[in-house]
Amino acid sequence: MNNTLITELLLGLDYATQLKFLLQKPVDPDASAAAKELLTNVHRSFAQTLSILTSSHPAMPQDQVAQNLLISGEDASQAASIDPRSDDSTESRKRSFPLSKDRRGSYKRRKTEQTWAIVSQTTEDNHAWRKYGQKDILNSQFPRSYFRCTRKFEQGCKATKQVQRLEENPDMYNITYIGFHTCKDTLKAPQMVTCSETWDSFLENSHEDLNVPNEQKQLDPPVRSQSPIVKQESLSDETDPSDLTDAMWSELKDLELSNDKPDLKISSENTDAFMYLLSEFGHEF
DNA sequence: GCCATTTGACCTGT
DNA sequence: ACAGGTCAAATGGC
Repeated sequence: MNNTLITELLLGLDYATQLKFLLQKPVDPDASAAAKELLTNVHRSFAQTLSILTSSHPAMPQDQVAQNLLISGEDASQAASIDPRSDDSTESRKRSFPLSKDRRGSYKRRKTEQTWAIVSQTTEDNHAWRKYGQKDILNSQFPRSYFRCTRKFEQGCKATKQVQRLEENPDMYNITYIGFHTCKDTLKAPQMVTCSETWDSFLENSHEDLNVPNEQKQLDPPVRSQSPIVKQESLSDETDPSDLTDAMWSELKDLELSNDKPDLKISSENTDAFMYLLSEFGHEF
């Protein structure tokens, strides 16, 4: 990612952060006007970012560009390939207990949950995840890992995510989120960018010092040194899209990207996911 | 001992 | 039938 892009994203993040704090204050006319302006800036910044993405990747098809920030209400499962891998019946370790005893209960595979995918340098976000599975994917050299929210059983949170390294760039992760968090469990990112930190100082350090996910050790052999992840079970200042005032919300729904790439606009039907992304990944860039 | 991860089995959608 | 998603016993780390 080039510096212009990062700068633009950081700018957008800055606006979003200011907006977040503004919305936490009691309503007053001045704050409302400022929020409006900040919202415009956030919109402009993300539009500019996408514009840069599309212009700097002329060979990249639109849908591929969109995959960097893909929001979808449909099933995100990938199409099956024609080339079937030879079935490996080499089961070196067999279960010690009888197979007939191992009848698992039936379960419903979610199909209608809203999904969206991002490509990120880190798998870390401000939520606690628990890995529940890993699969080798056809024609992919990297396995796909499956995570669920740690609060799934405590609070019935349905959020899950799938993480897979990119074939073309193993340092990057393709992360597919399925369903929104309904729990109140967030983690404080170790290197959260705050308003007090200048973008310049962040830019100088960001490329090597981005927080290393605690899941990384589960995916593939680690390539970087681990930094400690401090789990914080409750964080009171989580930005919940539902916290937005109705006026702001309806205004947000009217927003469309102003560039000339209609395929990339974030439609009102995806605003929920868009705002969710803002709240989830604002600290990441 | 508790909790998270690993991993083969099982289940579902196509 | 197959690929991918989920389950849950085994395992390991603290």
